[in-house]
This record gives sequence, structure tokens and C-alpha cells, in this order.
Amino acid sequence: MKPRGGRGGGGEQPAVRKGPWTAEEDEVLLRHVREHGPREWSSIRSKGLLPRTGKSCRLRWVNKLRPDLKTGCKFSAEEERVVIDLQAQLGNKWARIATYLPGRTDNDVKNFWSTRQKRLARLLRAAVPRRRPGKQSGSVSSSHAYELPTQKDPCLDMIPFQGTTTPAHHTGESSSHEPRAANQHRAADAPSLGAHSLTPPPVPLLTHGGAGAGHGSSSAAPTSTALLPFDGDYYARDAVASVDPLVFVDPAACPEPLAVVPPGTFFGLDDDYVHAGRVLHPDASGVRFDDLPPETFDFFELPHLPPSPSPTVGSLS
DNA sequence: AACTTTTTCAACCGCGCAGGA
DNA sequence: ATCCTGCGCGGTTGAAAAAGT
Repeated sequence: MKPRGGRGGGGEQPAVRKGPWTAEEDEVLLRHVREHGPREWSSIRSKGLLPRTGKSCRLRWVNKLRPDLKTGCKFSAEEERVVIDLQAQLGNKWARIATYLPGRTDNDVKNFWSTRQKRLARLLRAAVPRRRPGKQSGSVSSSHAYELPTQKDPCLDMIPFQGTTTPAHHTGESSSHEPRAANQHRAADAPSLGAHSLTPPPVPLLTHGGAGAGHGSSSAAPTSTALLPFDGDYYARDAVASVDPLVFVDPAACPEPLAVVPPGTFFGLDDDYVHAGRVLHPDASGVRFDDLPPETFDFFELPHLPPSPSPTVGSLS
């Protein structure tokens, strides 16, 4: 990464430096925080401690130097679930979502989400050319039993994390994931949340159209709402095992299935999908309906969905 | 081994809000 | 009431690293 060209700073202050931080700069910043706390960012430059803007200093602290950060570890299954659920409820309120994830920053969450979106979009795009829009209702792939999801399709209620919840799933199996503990400890930090895990107050989760949900369309009145318990691991892993499946998993992040989409829930998955990228197979990357941007579903000719609303989240905002 | 593609992550930018003058 | 300043947030960019061919 080459340093990006800086602009001249104003007045007598040294030119603003941009680009990667050096260890020396980090040290200066840390010292400042030690002495003054994580504030007065602007004074760092005005005092000539660093040729960095206050914003830059704050960002560096928040994203890299804070002592409580989880660095270098991928999002766990639990964290993924939290992000996905909260994104569906809050929209792209990354900072807010990050408060539910100890050791994660808004930048982490943002990056995680956008990576996911890109990956999923790419996967679907790779698959789309096989079918042209229009005309072929229900003909996703005649050689497969899968059906196109429609907004009314109850299958959509099977969208992972939302419809697959079963009370019986809570087996503690997932407790092997360290994030559980993390979330528990965080619960105390999130006053607006209830006690269990991150447990936000019951908020209607969108249970249809991953398309909408994926865009933080919390204000888009869900056609059906399910007040899910927001249980620590409502991945229905147990149920998962009994359903066949397209178990979408990110093997790197989670050794266990995250969720399952029974046949027919998704779309005609054929070899192309597999070829397109490690998906749709028990060892595939995490793919969930509600991850997908609406445009991803254009191809399915879903009824027109309202534009992604601003995340007016009733009980969480 | 070399090259290409994809993913990850650090950092910047612009905007909006809040608080103080 | 208005302006200014600092801060925080969300979106975006681009380099480095990893994975794939």
C-alpha cells in the first residue's frame, strides 16, 4: 500500500499524513489515549503530536489499537448470525450492530457484510445466465424438483435464522463456538437488549423475501412476522441434520452447519452452481436468502418489492 | 512456478449530528 | 438563531494476501 498523497494541512500545522500507520505513530497515539482517554482526537494534530487528522486518529484507535479487539480471527457462525439478523432488523447500522459483537468494529462488520454480499451476488450471477427472465414460470430447472420461491411461498419462511428455528435445537452443541460466551458477556453492555445472549427485544423479523430482509428493510412491513426467541443458536442445527440438504456453511468459520435450506427452498441448483463456486454443498460457503440483495432476485421475477427503506427499526432504534 | 481471480482489511471521504461560542 | 468545530457513521477504494487455475 503506498501512502496516498496528502493534502496540505491548514495553517502552521504540518501537512496531513495519510496512508498506513507506522509503529511509531501507533505508539504516539496510544500514549495520547493513555493520557487523555479516547477523545480529543483533534488535539493530537493541533499539538503537533502526529500529522494525522483527528478522524484518522480516532479511526486508527477504534479499528486497530483498541485493546479489546478480536484481531485476525474470522467471524464465527454465531457472529455471522448476529450480523445477519441485526442487519435485517437495523439495516446498515454497522456501528450499532458492532456493539453486539464484542471485539468487532463497525468496519469489521461492514467488511464482513460487503464481502458476503459480493460473494453471493457473484454466485448468483454466475448462475443466472442459464435462465432468462420472463416466460419460464416455474421452470427453474425441470430436471430438478426445486421451485422458485415467491413471496407467498411458505418455503421462504424457511429462510435460515428466521423460519428454521426450533425450540429443540438448543442443544449446546454450538457452545463450542467461543462467540457464544462473547455474546453473553456483551449482553450486559447492550442495555437495550434483554438478557439472553444478545437478545434484543422481540422484533418482528422479516420472514419473507430475503430480498427485502437483506437490505435492512425492517420498516417494510413483513408479510408475516415471527417473533423469534432470538435464541443463542437458533440455527436449528438439529433440525438441519434431519432435513436433506443444502446446508450452507462456511467451513472456515464454522465447523457446524449454520442453517439449512431444504430442497425447493432455494432455486434450481445444478452443477453450474457448484462449479460457480464452492456453494450449495455441505461444505459450501455461507449462503442465505436474506443475504441477497433484491436485484439478485430480479431473475426470479419476484413481485416488485418496495425500495429498501431506511431502517426504521421500531424497537431497536 | 507463474499468473489470475477473489477475499480481506485498512484507510479515506463525505455527510450529518451535537454541543459550544 | 446561527455558525463553527469535533466526532461518529456509512460508503467506498485499493493494496496485500490468499486461493484457484
